[in-house]
Amino acid sequence: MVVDLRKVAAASGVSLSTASRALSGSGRVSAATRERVRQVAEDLGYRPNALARGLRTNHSRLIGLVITNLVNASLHVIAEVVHDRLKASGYHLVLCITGDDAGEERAYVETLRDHNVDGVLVVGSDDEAVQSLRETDIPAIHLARRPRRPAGDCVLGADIEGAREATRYLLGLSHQRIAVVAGPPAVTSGYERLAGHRLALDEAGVPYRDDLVFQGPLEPAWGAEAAARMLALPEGRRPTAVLVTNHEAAFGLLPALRERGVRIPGELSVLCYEDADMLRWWDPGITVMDNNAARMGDLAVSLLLDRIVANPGSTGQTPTEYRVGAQLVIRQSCVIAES
Amino acid sequence: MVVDLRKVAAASGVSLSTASRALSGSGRVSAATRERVRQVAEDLGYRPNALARGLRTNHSRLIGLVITNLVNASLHVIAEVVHDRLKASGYHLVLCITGDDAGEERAYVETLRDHNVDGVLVVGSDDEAVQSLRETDIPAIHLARRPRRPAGDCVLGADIEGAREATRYLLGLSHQRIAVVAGPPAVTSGYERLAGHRLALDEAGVPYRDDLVFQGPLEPAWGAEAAARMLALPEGRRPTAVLVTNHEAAFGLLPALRERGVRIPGELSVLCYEDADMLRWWDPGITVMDNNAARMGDLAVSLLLDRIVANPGSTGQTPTEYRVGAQLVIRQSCVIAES
DNA sequence: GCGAATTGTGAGAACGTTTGCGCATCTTCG
DNA sequence: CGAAGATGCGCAAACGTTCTCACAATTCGC
Repeated sequence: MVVDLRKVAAASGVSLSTASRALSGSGRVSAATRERVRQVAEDLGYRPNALARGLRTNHSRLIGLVITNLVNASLHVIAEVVHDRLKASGYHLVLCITGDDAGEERAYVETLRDHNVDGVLVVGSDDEAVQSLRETDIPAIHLARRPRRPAGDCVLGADIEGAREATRYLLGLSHQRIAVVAGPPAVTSGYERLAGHRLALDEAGVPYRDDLVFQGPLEPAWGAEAAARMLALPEGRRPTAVLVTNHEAAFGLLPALRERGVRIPGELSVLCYEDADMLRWWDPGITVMDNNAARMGDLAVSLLLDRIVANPGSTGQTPTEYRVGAQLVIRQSCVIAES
Repeated sequence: MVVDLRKVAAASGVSLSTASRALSGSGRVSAATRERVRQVAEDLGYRPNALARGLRTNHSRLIGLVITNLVNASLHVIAEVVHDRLKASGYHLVLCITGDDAGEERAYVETLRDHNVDGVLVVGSDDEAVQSLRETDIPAIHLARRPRRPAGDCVLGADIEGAREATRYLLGLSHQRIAVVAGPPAVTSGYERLAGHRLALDEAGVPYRDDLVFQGPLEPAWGAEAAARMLALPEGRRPTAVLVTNHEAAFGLLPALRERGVRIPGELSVLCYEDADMLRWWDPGITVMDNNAARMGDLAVSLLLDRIVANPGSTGQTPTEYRVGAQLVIRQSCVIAES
């Protein structure tokens, strides 16, 4: 037995419209009736129908989160932070996992539109998908990845600066031959982290060597492969340190190194971009450049909510780009190179 | 510029209702008009408004997932599986993270009702929360945890049987003193895993010793604490194996053991209930009793969808309880006890 | 104490669908 | 060939809100 506004109105001896005004708080109602209606509504356990309200007002208090997956450590942190922040503002989260499939991403964005979501957060890269958002004036924020043609502000990691600082740290420990396990150049964060690394090398006047850069898909398997390859280098050209540009690759690299009996940090210093539970608990604890995923999620929600409440017609402006700084967390996996 | 059904109807020179019927497929429309309307709808990029449809038909094609958190490894696996299965059936997921707070849980269930979700999956334990679901005939399935008074079928792990088998395995390796890091008795899975352990001991005629049972909150901190306490036992009463009843506790226990220089499995065999990335990559690889979280999520979705399409008035029957079997995954952390 | 401004309330239209009902038109068969 | 059934279509009501408008009742200014 579901009680609607009409019943509340009837029970408080008032018209439908006054009942609505009394509860919504907007519009002119006498204090007395307002209180009475409120009381009746509570007694009857009235709950406004979100669909009807959404249909009328054109906003659903739902926010779509389009995300590639949930298993990746940074991503479920982001999902949880986003959820919590939205909840605090009275919004709810519709979760859309795309598996990095552009088709899925597009389909999801359409469905979210169908459901009249008030805004969308996108962790993904497909360009076409977000295009339809621009058209409909649904505010969108890009998170962690930047499409070539964004539909809204982008919240990204300060990847260049972070990788630069990471490499500086290793250089400061007298490492000269630093390997890099890097992502494919297509993904901006992968490209930028490598660029930052190179920048630091250039500053220090240390030569950039192609044979120390292992560029491939950032998955455990590739991390393991990279480990094998760098150990196969001849004695004098083998790296004394390695910068792994994401934690998935590290998940493969570290066990591979251990299997081969490589001592960390004695024989090889390891620094990983992005933190993860496993890196903290590894033996030895892995020094990381934390990309602050939680802060990125937080900022993205703030921007989205601003856009929603503030100016509905604000799309079309060139979106601004925010960079959340990374942070070096020193553990035990990096040590001064033996000269 | 959003195009609604009226525009489609006008453009195809047909009334609103025929347009609706043509697209929905139900009702009598001539093949010719149907095709024409379909074509026009596609050309115009018509997308039905989910809110309006939901308001009319009373179903939203949204499913609520009420879950305690996402950080726990089993849980984000469940979330992802559930999402994928629902997507395949044309449903979308509204994610509600409760942080194990009964109040939040209740609030969420109410909000989901407001949004006319077609069903709810609950990973949580609050009894009152789900009560309101019974009243409204919204199908609900409980997942991983069983409340005292469930609102629908429960999909649980076969915890007694799993723990029994795990302990049997350790007994088979000639361990006589097996420690258990167990959860609080209030949570059924915690209680049952301990019970299964005890069952196996009884079968084998091995005495159950209170001082080997470390019951507390299943968090890393408690795992570490348990490690400290079991090592503090006098020589002859120290365990030769330990059964950790969830992976969170293991995250604390394992580093604590390593810090103290305990060799695994030489000095202590370790078996953990529930699998996790970190346990696979630990050195040595930790033997686990995998609770098959993914299969639980899968089953729960199947049951929920059945309930939705089949019989709307089927609540009120005593809910049935499904048990998904656990599976022993042998790695390197358990070895025959020295006698 | 009278017109003007202010305040409280209700009637009713919208939001975009789905669907029951009735009316034509077309087939079918004795 | 006429009645009965099938078929294709449109009208209009409903789903549960919000919100504009109009009207009555009250207060205010001079």
